[in-house]
Amino acid sequence: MQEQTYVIKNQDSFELKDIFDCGQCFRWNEEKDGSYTGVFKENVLNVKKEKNVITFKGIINGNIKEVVEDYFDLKRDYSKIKQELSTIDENILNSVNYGKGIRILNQELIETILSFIISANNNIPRIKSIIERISGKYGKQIKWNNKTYYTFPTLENLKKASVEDFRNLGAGFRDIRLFETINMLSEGKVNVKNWYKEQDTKKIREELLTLSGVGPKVADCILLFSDLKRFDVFPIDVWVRRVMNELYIKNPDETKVSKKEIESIAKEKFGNLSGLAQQYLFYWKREA
DNA sequence: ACCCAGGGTCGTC
DNA sequence: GACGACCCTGGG
Repeated sequence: MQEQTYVIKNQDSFELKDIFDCGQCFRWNEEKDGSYTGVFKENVLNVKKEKNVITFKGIINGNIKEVVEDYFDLKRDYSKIKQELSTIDENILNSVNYGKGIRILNQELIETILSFIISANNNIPRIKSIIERISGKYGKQIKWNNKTYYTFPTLENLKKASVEDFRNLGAGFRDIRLFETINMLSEGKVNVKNWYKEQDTKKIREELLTLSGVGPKVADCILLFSDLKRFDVFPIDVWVRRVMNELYIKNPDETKVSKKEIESIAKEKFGNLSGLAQQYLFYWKREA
């Protein structure tokens, strides 16, 4: 395949660091020149921003404009969303100002499911390296600029991996969870295609929870960060618990803050924009 | 050297 | 519903 280029100007809500370092994705890396290169689906893409000009360049399976618009969620009006969130209170206003360049990517569903199973009780550098090794062994090779990249493997190829293979790739105790979920997905124990037609987020969530290694937090991340794109979820992890306690609950013993309490505050304050609010708050608290 | 925490989930009580 | 265990890695 040949290299393609696509340039856009004056795109609102588009800062490379905010998008790629806000914790939603694991396969993007910063280059020496400040641009980022990543692999998604069967694409290798480099994104560079200079002043108000964004240049996308890479090996793309399809039309680069369409691929970029879809993946970066370019048709959504983030300015409007941020404006709406900013009126809620001072805290969310501050977090939105901090992460004003965030966009939530439309990531491939299977990759998102397996990536967030790996994320459980894990840190981001290690999550990235595990995914990289799995892709290197079972993904498809793409060469570009004398470098070799590997796509996230298809279910078909992942079925070749045993529990022990995942352990050897550094997945740790998540090995069996990956193995079982891959089997469940490829045997059609859950019908993934129906999820895109389903209006009720809760129904998809229930099915996600039947997968091995998918609990409430991972399910919400999948709903928010995959191309299912549900904003009416609120993934609660250590950082969100921390920031919600600090801003709203103010319990001296943070570990005693119940999930229900956090959920009800989120729903009441952020409603159907909860997922986005969570992401701004998470990024703000974790970085600052 | 030692301890701790990291985008939690699972099995057991 | 609460509680501990869980693989591994980087940082204090």
